[in-house]
Amino acid sequence: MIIDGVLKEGDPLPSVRNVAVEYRVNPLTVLKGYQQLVDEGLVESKRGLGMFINAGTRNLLLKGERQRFLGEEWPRIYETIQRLGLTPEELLDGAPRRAPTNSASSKTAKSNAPDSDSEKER
Amino acid sequence: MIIDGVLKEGDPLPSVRNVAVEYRVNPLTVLKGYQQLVDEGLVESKRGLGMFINAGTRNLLLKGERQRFLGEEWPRIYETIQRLGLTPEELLDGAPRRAPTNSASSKTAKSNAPDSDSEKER
DNA sequence: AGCACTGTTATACTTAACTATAACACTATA
DNA sequence: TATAGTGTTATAGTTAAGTATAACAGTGCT
Repeated sequence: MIIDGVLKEGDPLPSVRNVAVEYRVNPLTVLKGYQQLVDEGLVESKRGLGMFINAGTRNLLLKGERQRFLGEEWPRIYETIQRLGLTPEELLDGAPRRAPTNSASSKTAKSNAPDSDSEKER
Repeated sequence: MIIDGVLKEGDPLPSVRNVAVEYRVNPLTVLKGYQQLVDEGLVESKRGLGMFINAGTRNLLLKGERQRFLGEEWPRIYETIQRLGLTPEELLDGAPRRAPTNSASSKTAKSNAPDSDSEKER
């Protein structure tokens, strides 16, 4: 949600108890997850108020996740694709479409540019 | 290994105890995994002899894994790729190379066509 | 002051997966 | 027949993750 810009920096994360209810999960479990974000310095916890997304978090997440994905996940995925002999066509078929044919997709927009700063440094 | 043709149909799987030692894992754990293959009808167990790969197993595996991958894994992976804004170039960079430039790759061959029957039905 | 939200801590319990050990059952082969 | 390989079963222990309950601690608003 942070990467997608649904949650912006400075915003509070959905409360521990709310998430617990929504996903039918123990509040402790949610807390533990949130604490990891605190430990990574991505989020700040304010007792009585909520947990707030730090400035710069989106870019850190983006960079970190990109690195993790390309370094750890993708190699195995690529290997699997080869092993199964899957073609680009097959892969692009079963993929969720963003826009039908499109040329300039902007209509559900407005503040549809959750970039503010950076986006090109990596 | 079955899909890759390292193990051919009719061959025995590496013995439960051997695998357990090689991967530093409890024999029971290996057995349980092997039993799943038996339950799926891919492998036959012969007490005192070993567990043998049934005929047709490679194709069943190929079909099954293709379906599972395209139906369950790939959609999430594709979504992640979009979310992270990864480009085809970035993806193809971190990927293991099969052959340098190649045009017709056959040299480490001989019985390098573990196809026998089918390969095109899906 | 009281209430309704936040995060946090403590204690004990449940569960699934895996481990450790040992024995049993079967087959081929020297 | 002995031996060294196979798969299989039984029993008990370990571990990590999640659960259940309850209470504690802080903030803002009426």
